[in-house]
Amino acid sequence: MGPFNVLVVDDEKEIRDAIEIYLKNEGITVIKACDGIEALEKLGENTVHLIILDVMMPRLDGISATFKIREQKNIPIIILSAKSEDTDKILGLQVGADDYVTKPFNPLELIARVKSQLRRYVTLGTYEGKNTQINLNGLTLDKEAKEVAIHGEAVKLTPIEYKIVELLMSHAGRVFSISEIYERVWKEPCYNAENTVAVHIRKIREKIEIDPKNPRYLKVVWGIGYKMEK
Amino acid sequence: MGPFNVLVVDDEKEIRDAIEIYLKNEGITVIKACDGIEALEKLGENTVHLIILDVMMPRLDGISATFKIREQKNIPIIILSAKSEDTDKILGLQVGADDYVTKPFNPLELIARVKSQLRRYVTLGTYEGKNTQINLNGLTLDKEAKEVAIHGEAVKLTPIEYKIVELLMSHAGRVFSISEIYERVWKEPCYNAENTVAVHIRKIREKIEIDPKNPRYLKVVWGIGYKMEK
DNA sequence: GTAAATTCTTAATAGTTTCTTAAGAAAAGC
DNA sequence: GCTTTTCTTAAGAAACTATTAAGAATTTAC
Repeated sequence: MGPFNVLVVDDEKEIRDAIEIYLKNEGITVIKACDGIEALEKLGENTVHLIILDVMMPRLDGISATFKIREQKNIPIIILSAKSEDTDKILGLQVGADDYVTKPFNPLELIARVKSQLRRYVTLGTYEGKNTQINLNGLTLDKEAKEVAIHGEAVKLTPIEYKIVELLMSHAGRVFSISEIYERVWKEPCYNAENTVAVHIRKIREKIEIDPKNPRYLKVVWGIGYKMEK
Repeated sequence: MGPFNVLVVDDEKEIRDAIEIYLKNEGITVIKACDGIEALEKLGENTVHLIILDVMMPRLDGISATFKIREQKNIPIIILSAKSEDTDKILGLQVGADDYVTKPFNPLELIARVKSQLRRYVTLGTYEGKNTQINLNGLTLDKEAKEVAIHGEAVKLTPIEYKIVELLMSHAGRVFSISEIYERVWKEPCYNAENTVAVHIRKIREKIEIDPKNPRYLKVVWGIGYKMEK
């Protein structure tokens, strides 16, 4: 497995250090943070491939942090918690964590889970942040700069418009139903919001298409949804 | 989340059935197997998106089965085990499992973990191991793009037409009765709707066959139903 | 606090699909 | 060869889906 950076977030120094020792032993680079706020900062500064996150922390707890991280990135998150009640596990996983380990934990088990998540990550070949740019027949997207351009000319998109375009361009060719687009962009269930999406599609077409009535990029798949042409 | 098929492998009928009830409640289709050998068979026959695998089973145990599955496919595997010792967990994860739940388990926690794995699976947009494309003598189907093409030339199908073609092409060679086609596409009992299906078959032939009167792909099996030629 | 920009709602229109009906053709059984 | 059953085909009505515009409500920026 390649060189990986793991962000370890826990308010207890002993735990951070213990985990670091085991991870280093596996050739994994460790970045450390004391709470959720610091974790988000470190995330912005570094390339991180996996996060180990304690639930009980001052300032910003693990569950809330998971939620915030998921809004931006899709890297594996393993939640650490002293509580072993089922409800916590479910909450953690529902909020978007990929795995859950209860304290006290066997370090070897934690390492095994980390490696399992990283293996999956590598196999699927999607190092988040790596393919940060996409180009589809002259329509380009830069995920870091959050910029879209058509034949080099920047297109000014609103935040929602950008998110829709990023979703569709990141999975070019795949069809997304209107409710799926809504759920993935707004992050809430789609209830009677179909037309809302339609209006945004219209606006996007107006900006990225030469002839919005005969779209070349953002196509409709009748009765199913929309897709970005490969 | 889209329609998923989960393979549940356990030698105890009560456990298989219990898991089935909860998964069905989430709209997930369940395929069941009693041991590792049967699991491998079912895997060959069906499109499976996730496997729940018991460790202690006759013939072929869960750990060995995981190893064999990983040689072929990269779909998520959740291991179920009565033993909760750390060594087993580590062994399971190292061998390639994605998660591990110990018996007795809270069904809701298991479901949450299943959904978590499936979400990840979908988010990454790479149904690894899932045959997202099919090619039958020049007739091709792309499940992600919801596109059908004949010798590379795209065919414009309506949603229902597409679903029928996907059903038949996904099980090429197998004959489907008209009522089975109706039930699997419309997802409701077939009551006096036989002719409806026939009309759609006609339309499909018009679009995918060179000579609709002498169909090469979509053949009738007299008195039984229709099939897609292998 | 105001102005600007963004987002959402409503509703009318245009366009497509789906279903129903019904009649003709092909296959199977006797 | 005749009858019955099953399959094919056509055409129009009904139902549904997508597009579009305009304005109201909300959020954001200064």
